[in-house]
Amino acid sequence: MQESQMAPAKLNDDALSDRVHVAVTKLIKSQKLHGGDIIVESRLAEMLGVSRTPLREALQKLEGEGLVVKNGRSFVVRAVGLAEYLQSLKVREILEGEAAALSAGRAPAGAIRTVRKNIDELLSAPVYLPEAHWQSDDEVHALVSDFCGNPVLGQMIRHLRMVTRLYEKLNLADRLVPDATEHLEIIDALESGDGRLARQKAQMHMRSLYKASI
Amino acid sequence: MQESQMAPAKLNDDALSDRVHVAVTKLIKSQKLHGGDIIVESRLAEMLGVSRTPLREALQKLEGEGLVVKNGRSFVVRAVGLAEYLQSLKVREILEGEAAALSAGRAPAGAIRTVRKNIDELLSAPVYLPEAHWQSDDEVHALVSDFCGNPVLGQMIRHLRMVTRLYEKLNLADRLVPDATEHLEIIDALESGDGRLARQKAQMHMRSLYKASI
DNA sequence: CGCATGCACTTTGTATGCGATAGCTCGCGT
DNA sequence: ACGCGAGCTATCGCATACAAAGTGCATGCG
Repeated sequence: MQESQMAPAKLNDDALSDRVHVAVTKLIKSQKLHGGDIIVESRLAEMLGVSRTPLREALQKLEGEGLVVKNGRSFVVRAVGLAEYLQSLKVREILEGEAAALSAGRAPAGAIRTVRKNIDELLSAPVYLPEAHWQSDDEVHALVSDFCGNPVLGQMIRHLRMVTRLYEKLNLADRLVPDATEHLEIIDALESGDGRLARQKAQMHMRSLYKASI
Repeated sequence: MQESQMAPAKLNDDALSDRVHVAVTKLIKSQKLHGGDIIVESRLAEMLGVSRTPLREALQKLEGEGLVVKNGRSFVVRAVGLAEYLQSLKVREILEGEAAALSAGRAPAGAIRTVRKNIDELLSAPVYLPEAHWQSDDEVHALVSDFCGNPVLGQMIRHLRMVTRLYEKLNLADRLVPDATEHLEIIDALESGDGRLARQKAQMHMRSLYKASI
């Protein structure tokens, strides 16, 4: 019966279309495809080893999610400019502030400890690793959005974070120390259970990102 | 050959797939397809007079937009329950409050007058017209979300409103007078340019909806 | 009489083929 | 030399065809 590797879970599960969807998502987030690139279906389909049909379906879904847009009759990778980036940060300031206030005292201690440890490791790493930076960022903000008790709010935040990640001109390396510092303040506040403080720290973090990009 | 009505602009323009997308969107919003319904592709495709391919593409896009979800291997119309409805209202309270504050004094006087006139007509109509109620609602909230100067914020609000509209158990008729009253208060505040007041009125409106559904 | 097994039908997933069209190149005319 | 049009090619939109998978029913056996 041996299903071969069950390990990567849904690697062959069912859904060629879905696999393509996650693959293209990764291509975009990792900027192998970057904003404004026009997507030629046949080329990308062949590159991924599938026919155009599942690729097209994945692209339609991505269009719904806002990762690609249709320009004329071809898909192009969504380009996020400075204006939209800043607007998203402003909304995140509001939403993540609220979510942080709600999450204060609710996020599990174990999760907080793990996240803090990862920040420490990131800071003491000998070389800068963008991947680790992103992951740590994800963890911190997930702490805020996943435990706020309002899944809809969490969903909004995740979507906005996706948009901000699409902004390519951000110089990530410069943000290592500020991010880590501000992240630590946020999770300290979460741990303390002080909602007001958590909101303030989360908002400060967003404003810091804002100022860093003007 | 007769392409019939060209009037509604892009009725035949290009894009069978897109037409199907808007058609299905309407079917869902008008609850001809209601939450939880499982969609059989061949049936719906035939009903719309197209083959399964453009229908599937439309459905994938709708999945990305969150109007349908995949349950197992078939699409089902997204069902919004009370919990999610209330969560959405909570987020809307935050977001529309902010947007109203930003829009105060910025929304064009002409637009405001039109909206107010439509509310008056709605109130004095001899019979209750759900369609007109929805449209007026759209107009008021568009006033808030379209002129807040932050398109990202506006987009979030539109999406949340879509979610709340998917909640089917709401008894719309009972809301006619409260909605109209609160809407008038909101646009009065917008017109006056008092951001603080506008925020307050928008938030009160959301809390009113919230309480009406507990 | 109940349960298991297999068959047929329904429905989805993917590939492929064909017609249409947009964008491009090249040549012609001014 | 520059603009414009005609033809060509690359690419898209859609339909159809086929394969796989799930489901329910019927039939036969214990």
